[in-house]
Amino acid sequence: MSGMGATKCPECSSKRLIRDYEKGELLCAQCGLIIVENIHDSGPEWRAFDAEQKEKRAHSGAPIRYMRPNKGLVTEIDQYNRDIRGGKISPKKQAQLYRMRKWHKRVSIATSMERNLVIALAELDRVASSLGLPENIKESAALLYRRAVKAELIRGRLIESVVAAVIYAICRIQGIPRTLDEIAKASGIEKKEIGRAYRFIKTELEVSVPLTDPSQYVPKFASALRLGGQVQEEAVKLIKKSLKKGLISGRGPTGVAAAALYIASALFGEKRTQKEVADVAGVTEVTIRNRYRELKKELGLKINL
DNA sequence: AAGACGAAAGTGGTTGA
DNA sequence: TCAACAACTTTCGTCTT
Repeated sequence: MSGMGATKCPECSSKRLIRDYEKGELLCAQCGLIIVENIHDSGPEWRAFDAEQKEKRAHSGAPIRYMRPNKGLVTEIDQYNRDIRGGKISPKKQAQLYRMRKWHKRVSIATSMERNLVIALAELDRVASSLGLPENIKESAALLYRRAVKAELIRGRLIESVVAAVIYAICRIQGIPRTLDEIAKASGIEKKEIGRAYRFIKTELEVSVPLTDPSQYVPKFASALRLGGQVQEEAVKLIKKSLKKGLISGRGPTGVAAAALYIASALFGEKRTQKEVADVAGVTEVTIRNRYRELKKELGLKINL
């Protein structure tokens, strides 16, 4: 992924690239992808500028000159009803100008939405594939993303973080959970950022996401540890039981799944160490021990490791 | 020597005034 | 906006196998 000196679009491979010196951008004439050129530091980072994105967090240091708010409209048809020399314009002309402005605005909003979608859907596809997610997940995620765009929730946010957030939400809804860590790794966006976008979308679009059942992680972890079906079943049973006892709430689902697997593996003589389990589950041994202790006490397990 | 255990202090996010 | 809080991590000393 290179920004500088690109000769073709990384997305659609078109060689028709347009340079916009004023903004310091290089963009693809084919799909509208913007390959950021010449922007301060931090290597492989794409970013879409469109007319909407006025306020952007200062990434580092001094304010950036590249983004001039609303360039197209303001510079071409300004708000003062004067001609070039500063003379007044007739009311008739004024009305015409007003309509022009109105349409200009509508059109540029429409196109910026399209561009946004093109970029976002490509990104969605990339991330979803690298996470090995099925087609229907992509579809649902794309749908949710469209809703987010329509509701104008993308403002001031990286497209990529919204895409990641949408994927995260859909995975949970569909019961194919991916941890924030996994998605962060696949998308190259920080966990924190994704979480923020996720929460925002969730409340703004009133999407209800069920809390993750730890047993959904069991098959994944188990296969990473090469544990058999018996062990998995036992682990799921343990989780079900502790769910009933209400001692899962507030606990991280991965930690619970890990502890259940740890116990189950020992039960069936296929013992894995705490460290092994901890590594595949993405938690620490301490967490496993804590969950393990809770399960053991509350379920009255008498088995020693 | 490796694994398990648990105490204590630190971290980042949520919540409620 | 700030402080309290819970879950989890890091680190470390000790015990067990």
